[in-house]
Amino acid sequence: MRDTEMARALQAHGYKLTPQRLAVLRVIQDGFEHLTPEEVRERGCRIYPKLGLTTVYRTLQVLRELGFVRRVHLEGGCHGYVAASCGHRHALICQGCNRVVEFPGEENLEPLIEWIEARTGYRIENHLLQLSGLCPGCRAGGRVTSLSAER
Amino acid sequence: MRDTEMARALQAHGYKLTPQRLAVLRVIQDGFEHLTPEEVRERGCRIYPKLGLTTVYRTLQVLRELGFVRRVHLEGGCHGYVAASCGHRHALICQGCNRVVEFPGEENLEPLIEWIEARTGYRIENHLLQLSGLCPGCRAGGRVTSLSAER
DNA sequence: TTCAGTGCAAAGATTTTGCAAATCA
DNA sequence: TGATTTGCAAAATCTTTGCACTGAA
Repeated sequence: MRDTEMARALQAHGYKLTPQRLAVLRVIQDGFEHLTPEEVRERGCRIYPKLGLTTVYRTLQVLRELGFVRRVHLEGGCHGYVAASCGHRHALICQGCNRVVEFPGEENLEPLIEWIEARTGYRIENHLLQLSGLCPGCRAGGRVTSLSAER
Repeated sequence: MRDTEMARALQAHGYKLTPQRLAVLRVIQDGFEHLTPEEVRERGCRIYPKLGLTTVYRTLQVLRELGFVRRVHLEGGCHGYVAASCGHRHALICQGCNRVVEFPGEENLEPLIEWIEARTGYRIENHLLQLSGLCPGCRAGGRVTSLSAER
């Protein structure tokens, strides 16, 4: 989804289009890797220099509610944010460059969930699945293309 | 695994057996649900009243390294700790009573991981899988047996 | 014009660290 | 005895909130 589409959707949901929001939108759209709120602010400041961290948090919250942004759990206890593609659910994270791709989850997880429901008697309503490893580029070159190291 | 076994294992790894550690061990062993460090401290204080939160964090860290304790991601950003059974990997959490049971993951996840590796070119090295829903007891009675609400 | 949005500063929440005193082995 | 362990206080993170000012519509 292009950022203009996301901007239009923001407006459609009654949110105002501010340069701050457009900056965050642009950063999320351009970045292929997960970013902390602080990293979003740093990049966003290249577009709108006075962008504040509070606004970044609030904008990411809105984008997450609208389904445009996914949040991933990072080891350090903080969260990484990355653009979310529609219809897909789970994140596959490269440990080398932090690149995130998504894969459809329900179809793959359904048998496992049914198997577990049958054996435990639990009714499963939510799941958190996150895979990590090395993307093709990082497997080949061992290079780290991210501007920031894993936190 | 009984807590005396865990205590013996602690000693075998060169850790001293202090009343604080035994209290944490006991709390983790007795609790069927995930507990925050603060909750572990509260319960541990019934056994050893002067137990400090710092010690709880440090003990949980040790127990986690030894594989006796699993950490689960809670919504609020904090972590819950629960006894880990050997050979099992993933947590199934009841949203009603916080009860955690584990299920073996590799066998179930292997096909999914291979499928994704083949289609993405990623080499998958780690995964985080956490399921949540309602346990049989909470499905039936809608009752909450935990002493603490979800955070 | 008006109300949502912003940013600063401060507070909150969680977790870690420094260090002197206590204590297990 | 001697190295670990503990607990307090303080610091370090990460995130949210209060509030007066700003600016999009």
